[in-house]
Amino acid sequence: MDRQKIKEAGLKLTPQRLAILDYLRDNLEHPSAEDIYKAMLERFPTMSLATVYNTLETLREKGAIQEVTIDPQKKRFDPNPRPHHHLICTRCKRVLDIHIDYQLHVPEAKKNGFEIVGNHIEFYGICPDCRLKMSVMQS
Amino acid sequence: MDRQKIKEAGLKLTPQRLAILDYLRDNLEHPSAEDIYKAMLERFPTMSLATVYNTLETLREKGAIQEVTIDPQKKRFDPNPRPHHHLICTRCKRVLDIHIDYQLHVPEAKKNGFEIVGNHIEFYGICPDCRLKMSVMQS
DNA sequence: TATAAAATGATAATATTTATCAAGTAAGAA
DNA sequence: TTCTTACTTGATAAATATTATCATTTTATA
Repeated sequence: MDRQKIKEAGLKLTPQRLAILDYLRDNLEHPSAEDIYKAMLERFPTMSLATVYNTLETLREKGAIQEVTIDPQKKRFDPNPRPHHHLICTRCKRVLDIHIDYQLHVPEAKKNGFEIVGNHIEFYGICPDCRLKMSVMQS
Repeated sequence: MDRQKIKEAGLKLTPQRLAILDYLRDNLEHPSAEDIYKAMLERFPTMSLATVYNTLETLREKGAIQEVTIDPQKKRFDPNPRPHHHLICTRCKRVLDIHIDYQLHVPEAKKNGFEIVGNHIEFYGICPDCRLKMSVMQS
């Protein structure tokens, strides 16, 4: 399936691209380039960080993955290119997908002349792990 | 009003803080630290970039302004600390505020154990200026 | 004023991302 | 299968953004 994604995007099939897509597939962590690079090094000791960045940018450009602007420190990547929303732990920065179709109507008067083509909702909260840690610290 | 904001935050009143708050007030551009720094230099040639970062971080920490994670390249700052949404031009990265109170209910089953405390909606679109430029280019 | 705590400014250090380019590789042509 | 070319990789330099350090200066208060 990864092979197809790459071919469909009109890109050459390389082991690096396959490895990155394989790592991203079913990955719910929304990893950063650095995260991906580290994971790659384990099974692919020669891969360059530049290749990770190149690959991610190329895949994003072709619509095969999505870049999520959620972490002020760094870009993070989402293997799911379809529009969806995110649930973010404000403490540990964990990001989970939320698939709900909200109908968000913006009155013409508030559009400021924009032609609106999409939206993205960030829900902020504290994840179960952090809730636990916080309650432990208090006691 | 800026003086009060600073005092309320328990901070010392400095010309630098006043100048930054003054610049941010009524600023709808959601400027970056660099933007603010450049603007400061004009009326305040000795101000350091470090001071801009320090001030912004301090003000954010105290809840006087908001950091918006919208631009993958850099942090941007919003003088309005109250929750609201944003309208982003995907072409020129211009950001406008949208004040609409949406009731976004997340079913318990989709919360993944998170305790949700807030949300932020990004609306994507093309601003009037860019629409114009694009139509000119086509013709 | 004098003093202590806090803030500024200069600059170094770090982190993240992009650019450059020689060498290697994939994919289609012959 | 081999050749050829365009694309890709990997190494590294460069650029950009942010944070840290710390001596000096300034603010707020006594």
